[in-house]
Amino acid sequence: KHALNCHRMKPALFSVLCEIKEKTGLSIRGAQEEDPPDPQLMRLDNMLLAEGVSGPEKGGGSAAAAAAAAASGGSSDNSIEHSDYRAKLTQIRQIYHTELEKYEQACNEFTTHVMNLLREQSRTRPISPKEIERMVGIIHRKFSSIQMQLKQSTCEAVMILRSRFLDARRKRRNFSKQATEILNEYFYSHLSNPYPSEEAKEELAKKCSITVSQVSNWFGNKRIRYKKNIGKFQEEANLYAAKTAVTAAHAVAAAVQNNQTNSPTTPNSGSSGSFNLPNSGDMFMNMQSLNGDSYQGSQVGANVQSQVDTLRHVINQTGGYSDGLGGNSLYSPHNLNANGGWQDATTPSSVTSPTEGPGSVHSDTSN
DNA sequence: AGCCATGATTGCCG
DNA sequence: CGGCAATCATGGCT
Repeated sequence: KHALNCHRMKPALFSVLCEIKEKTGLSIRGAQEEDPPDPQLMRLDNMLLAEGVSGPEKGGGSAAAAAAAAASGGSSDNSIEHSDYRAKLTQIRQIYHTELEKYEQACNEFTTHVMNLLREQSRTRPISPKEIERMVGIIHRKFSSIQMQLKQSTCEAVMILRSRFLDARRKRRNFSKQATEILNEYFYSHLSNPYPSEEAKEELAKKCSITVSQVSNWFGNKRIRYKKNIGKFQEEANLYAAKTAVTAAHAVAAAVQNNQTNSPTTPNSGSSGSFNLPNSGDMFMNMQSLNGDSYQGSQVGANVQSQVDTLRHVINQTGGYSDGLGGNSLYSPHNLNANGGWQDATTPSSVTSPTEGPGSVHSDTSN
């Protein structure tokens, strides 16, 4: 009877949902419950607010959002994905707002319509104000439940959007060869203590053009996987040790030349440049102690220790065998006790060699 | 298609 | 909160 098409199903939003559904394969038209209690509505409201759907409109439209994203970032595909996400989000938000407005308007219209109707009828039959109030209450409840459906659908849409665009697992890209090179270089040259500080992480992130948390992830994965299967990484370890050995050797040469005066002016080119060689004198001290088969636990360690690691590799490689690739088990994972982690190099615990024993070449460089 | 490498997430712990 | 261990999900190779 009423000329209001309030039951028409928000076509635009529905199309968006369908599009997302097609792409994700997720079912979105799940729950259509009625009369959910108030707390649920509050939850939805909070969610929409948190997602920026029902908050103050920041961007004019999808085009504006995309333009803003392009202008702000401009670098890497990440921002492109992000802008895509934001465009979709603003699209959802616009639909949500227009629909919400439409519902409110419809609700008001319908209410006045009913009121007029009742008033007209009140001329022919007596109508108590209580009855009118009751009718208005019913109407408002009905419309609020519809609003709630809208909010719910929007919530689902946003959630699906998030899971699609922001779940990075779905869009995993391997790091560039260069980036893994840098990371591996750091890892294997700090093998005794592969826990980069926050600054080091930032530095690495900058060099690799990835985020700090990605660096953290990488080191977390690398540590656990290295520890899990050391044999698999030996070749890689030797490789990167040899690579960084050049810089280490240069450093040693510099240290030898001016063994007292500092300012080594690290002659390495580019990568691995910033975090090493605080002072060359301590390195020699540690080398001596290394030959004496006992580490000294001072905190001079971490950085200098890495150089020692590198030198060990070099020594093993140059002195041990001729064939570069064929040999294995030349590298003994020092500072890595059998069941635990890296243990901070302070404890002079005996070196364990888990992979088929005898690899532990306690190389002495007393030449 | 199957397999492994790899980046990211989750849950737990100190 | 950061690290570890397990796990997920994709990339890339065969």
